[in-house]
Amino acid sequence: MATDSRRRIVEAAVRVLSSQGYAATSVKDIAAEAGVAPGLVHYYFATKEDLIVAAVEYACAELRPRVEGDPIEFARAGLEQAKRPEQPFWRLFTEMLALAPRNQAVRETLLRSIALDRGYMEQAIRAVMAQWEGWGQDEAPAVAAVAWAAMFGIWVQGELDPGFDRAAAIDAFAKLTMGERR
Amino acid sequence: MATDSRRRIVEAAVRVLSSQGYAATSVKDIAAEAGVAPGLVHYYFATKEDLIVAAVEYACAELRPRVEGDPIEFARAGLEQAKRPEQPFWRLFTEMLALAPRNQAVRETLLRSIALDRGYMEQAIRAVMAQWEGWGQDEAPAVAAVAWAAMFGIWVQGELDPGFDRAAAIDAFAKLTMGERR
Amino acid sequence: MATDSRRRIVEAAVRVLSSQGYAATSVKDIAAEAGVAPGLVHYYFATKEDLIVAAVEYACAELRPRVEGDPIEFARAGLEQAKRPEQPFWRLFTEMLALAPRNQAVRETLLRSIALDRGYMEQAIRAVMAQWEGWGQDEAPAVAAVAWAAMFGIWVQGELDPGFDRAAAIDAFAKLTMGERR
Amino acid sequence: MATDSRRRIVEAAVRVLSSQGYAATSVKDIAAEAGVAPGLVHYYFATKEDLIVAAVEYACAELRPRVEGDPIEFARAGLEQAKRPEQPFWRLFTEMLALAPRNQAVRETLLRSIALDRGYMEQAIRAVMAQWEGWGQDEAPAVAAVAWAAMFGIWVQGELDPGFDRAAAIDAFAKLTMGERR
DNA sequence: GATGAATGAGGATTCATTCAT
DNA sequence: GATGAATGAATCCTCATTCAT
Repeated sequence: MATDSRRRIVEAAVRVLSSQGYAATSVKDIAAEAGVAPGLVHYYFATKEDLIVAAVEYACAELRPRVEGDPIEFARAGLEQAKRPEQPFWRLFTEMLALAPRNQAVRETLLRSIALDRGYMEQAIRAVMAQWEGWGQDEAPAVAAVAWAAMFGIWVQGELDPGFDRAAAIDAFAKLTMGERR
Repeated sequence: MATDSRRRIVEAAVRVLSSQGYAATSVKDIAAEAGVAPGLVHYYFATKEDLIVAAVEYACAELRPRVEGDPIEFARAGLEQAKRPEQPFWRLFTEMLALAPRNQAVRETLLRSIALDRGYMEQAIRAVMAQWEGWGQDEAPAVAAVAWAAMFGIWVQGELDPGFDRAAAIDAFAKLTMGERR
Repeated sequence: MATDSRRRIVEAAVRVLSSQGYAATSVKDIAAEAGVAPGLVHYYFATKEDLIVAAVEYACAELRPRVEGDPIEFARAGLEQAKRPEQPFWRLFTEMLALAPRNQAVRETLLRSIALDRGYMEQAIRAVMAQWEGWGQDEAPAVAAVAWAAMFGIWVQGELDPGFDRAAAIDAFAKLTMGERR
Repeated sequence: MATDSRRRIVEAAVRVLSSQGYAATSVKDIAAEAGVAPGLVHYYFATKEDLIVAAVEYACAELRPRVEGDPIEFARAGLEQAKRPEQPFWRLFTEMLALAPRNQAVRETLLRSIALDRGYMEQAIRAVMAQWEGWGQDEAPAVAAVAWAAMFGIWVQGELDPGFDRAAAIDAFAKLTMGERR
């Protein structure tokens, strides 16, 4: 299958990058994981960097938690999901974060993914915010940025420290933002 | 001369790693930046990994913003500082984050640094919390974790997106946590 | 082409190791002698040690003087051959002898080669021994070991000393063992 | 002590070379074994090769089994001694054998040592030979060369094969040469 | 005499990339 | 499309040697 091999390579890249990290991943590793010859990787991708970019794009399109429906309901579901340890998307995101400063395509892809997430969050925040005193809708984007920041930062702490209590941190964040306020 | 070279190598490593990233940094690069022969790096550090660990430890000891005095005052100062774009410590922290899953020493060093920061934050939070209804002091660690998460997550967004408004996000976070509440 | 390169590398290794010795032989030297790029050596052999082992095995299989036919006739032919100075197999054998204590594969390969040689010699010795008084067939292995020892030891002396008279030593050994005895 | 250090270095070189082999021995290793700084080695010996030569000379002068007295008695004692597994001199001799083709000083030192040994053996052989029919005293040097060859070759086989029966081989050799003959 | 920091050439090995099949 | 042999530059690391102290 023509494009089948291409996809297998990209998916293999996501898996290998997630588990070994960029610095320790060779094109040969990815080819082996995909079950193809090393040469075929360069048939589809001119350089290793191109492959990495494709992998990040794939991950942002396929692995990122997707949601629909009522914003607040979505927000609550997202918070619950964030308490779970297995987050393949965040795994790769962290690996790619170190690449972003020197690779525009990676940077922009990550950025688009963040923007999308913040957009979802913003909707939920606007709904909650309506009941807050002293807050205007124009502050919603900034609060969404804080929300995204908290989610990522909590994930990082949990990743570094097996003893970290993600659930407590997320609950505290939820209480800070969604709790009553006057 | 003796230990002077060693320190110059470590400091050079911090600089080069911060700007080029781990994957693109060679021992030779670091030696050149330090102004010593490549062989000398391995005189002081058995492996590249050992040097990286030393660099992370150095950065966590020397580069991390240090603070003292009144917790709340410190907190306000920290928030202001976080608005500025140049954060050498966060730079290296992000690079090392991708190494942490596969390097225990790096992971533990980063973790210690986070724990220290959260400790400072917790003091400020306890002070503020006293005036909050419906919150107990036992929730302070979780809120401190959220605060650290927000600071790091905001920095990341600013790093990826030159147009990101760090100040707005930080102000929003401050308002969320330090604003009045009843 | 495929396996052809592999063999050329092994043969080149035998040549270079024989003439330069292990300590002075680099992988690059072997690649140059084989007429291939340095990287290709590691395509076929994971480590330099693996290549050396392959070279020793090749030498033991291809370079060692092979013989067939009447044992006594073979023995006489072998003795004559040992008088000649050019002995590519012994050359490599001596080089590898220094490696054997620290490399099991080398050690076992050399050992197998010695065992084979002693086996041939033993046949000749059994035939001669039949006419000896006071000797039993069960002593044949020990005498074969002595014969192998003498052949190697004589070669070594000739190798160290250009003035050494190998022929005289070999004739003396032949007289000791194959001369009449009563 | 001035020359004390020098000797400690040479003795350390003999030990390290014997156990690690030439290729795996660095000047630093030897300095460490001798308990001196690496720089001091080059105060006494211009190059590593010079040190190796000194080590071989020392070993040939100090480690080689020395003997005196009645030739035949000496020969018997030598044969008995050769049955024992621990032969520090042969150990180093084998290591140096691989160096000899490319190092004249090593070659000549080894050669002198062999010549000395053969000289001892020759005396014993002449004594025994007097009772042999069909042998002339002028054949004594060749027989001594065979004797040396057998001793070394037997040692080599025992070194390569833990299961090798050195005693049986040496007894067989003794019977071949010192047994009755008419 | 003695130290050990410093040098830099050279070693084994890895790996992105190319290309004939 | 697909293979995998082949390339060669670059990497980490070792080590004999030098030299200021």
